[in-house]
Amino acid sequence: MRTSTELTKRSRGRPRAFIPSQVLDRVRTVFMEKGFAAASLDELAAASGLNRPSLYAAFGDKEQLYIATLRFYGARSVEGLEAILNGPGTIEQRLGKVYKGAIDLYTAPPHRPGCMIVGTAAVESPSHPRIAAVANELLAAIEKSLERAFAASDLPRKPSPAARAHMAGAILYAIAIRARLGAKAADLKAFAASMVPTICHADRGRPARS
Amino acid sequence: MRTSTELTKRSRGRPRAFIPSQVLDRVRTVFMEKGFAAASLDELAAASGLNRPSLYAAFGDKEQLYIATLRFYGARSVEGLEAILNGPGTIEQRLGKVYKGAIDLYTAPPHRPGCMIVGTAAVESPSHPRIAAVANELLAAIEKSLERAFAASDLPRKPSPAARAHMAGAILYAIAIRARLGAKAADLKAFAASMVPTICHADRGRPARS
DNA sequence: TTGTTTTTGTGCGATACAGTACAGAAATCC
DNA sequence: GGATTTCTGTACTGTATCGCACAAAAACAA
Repeated sequence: MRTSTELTKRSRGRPRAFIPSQVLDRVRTVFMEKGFAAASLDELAAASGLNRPSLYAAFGDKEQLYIATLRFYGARSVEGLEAILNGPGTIEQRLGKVYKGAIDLYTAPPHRPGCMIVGTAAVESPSHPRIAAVANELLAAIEKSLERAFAASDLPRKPSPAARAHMAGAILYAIAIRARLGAKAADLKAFAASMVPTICHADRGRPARS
Repeated sequence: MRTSTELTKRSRGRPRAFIPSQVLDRVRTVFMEKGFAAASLDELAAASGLNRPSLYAAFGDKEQLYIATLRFYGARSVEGLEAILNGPGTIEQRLGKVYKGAIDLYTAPPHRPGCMIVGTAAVESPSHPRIAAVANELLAAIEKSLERAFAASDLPRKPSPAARAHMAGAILYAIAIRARLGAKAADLKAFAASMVPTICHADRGRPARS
């Protein structure tokens, strides 16, 4: 269960026949399609290529496996988010890129999975407080990233960076829900594009430079 | 399975010992706490007060029972929404009431269930297209109600009523998600209150009368 | 009262599922 | 090379779950 980060020196016994991050990535597709409760360990094992006892030995029970997957997914998402937000362009352009990228992921065939946090973790929240805690951490990290980007921009301080981040996050979550329910990518992109100036207002007219 | 709407004349055999709408209401609490997949028929039967064969006879299998419950929930929600939107007050005040009412429901103890559509139906969407279809119908009905209210208001036509409705809906869904993940009612209300003027902008200053 | 219809509730069967034991395999350490 | 450690994969156990069969009960019809 120790998080074997790539550079473990080769630790005593028989080596693993799998790469943990790859397993989490494959398992993620099952969790995102079916959700936590409906995903069976047989499906998870089949998708990951290894069998149940190896899964248990490596990650623990289903909840722990789900949490590891969620953390992995969340870390990659925050990474991608920050890569865009720290990149070039006005704040409007970067926020637009964030939404475009998210929508492409959320509406990816074949399952249009939406966001793992909003689409599958939220439902377990009342029954699985540990899942809820991780989901909250991740949403907080997402909004922190957004907040930092707004704070570093030259937008007026009137709606605070935190308030803008809340709003931008809310729009992101709503998009994730609608994607999972089957909304067309083009519609979501049009909606997102219409929301970017509102979030960054520069109220009525053309956006200000950032 | 015929939707015995209150005024069935007394139809031949042994009468039912339950009121279908009451059963749906009790079953709803279980579905909203656990979600569709994790709710077992034993729990559903126990909560409803009747036993499994009676549930099957009355509503069909678990998916059909869930869909009946979702429709019932959705109809009541849209009803409540329209009652507020058709009531007195400016459009800002009415929208504020909508959010306040929704947040009270979403954060109700003991489970902080959020919205049944966003919080439990969405996750089943890839695996259960019939559930997804109903969920989409209901979200469309909600946004239609909002759109009508915006169209009937004296807000500028510049962001179209449909665009405002999409935005208002998105905020509502985001609130539902955050409620299910444990956000405090007060925080959600503050967020909602901050969003109302944005949705209705009358942009910067005081709201216009409606 | 006798027959008919519908609901109730106990109980059953078959399956699926989560989690584990155990023997064999593949590597390192000495 | 032998001992040790760790992983793999088959097989297993107990439980939970869904969905239904069937007899008893409660109403109406004649």
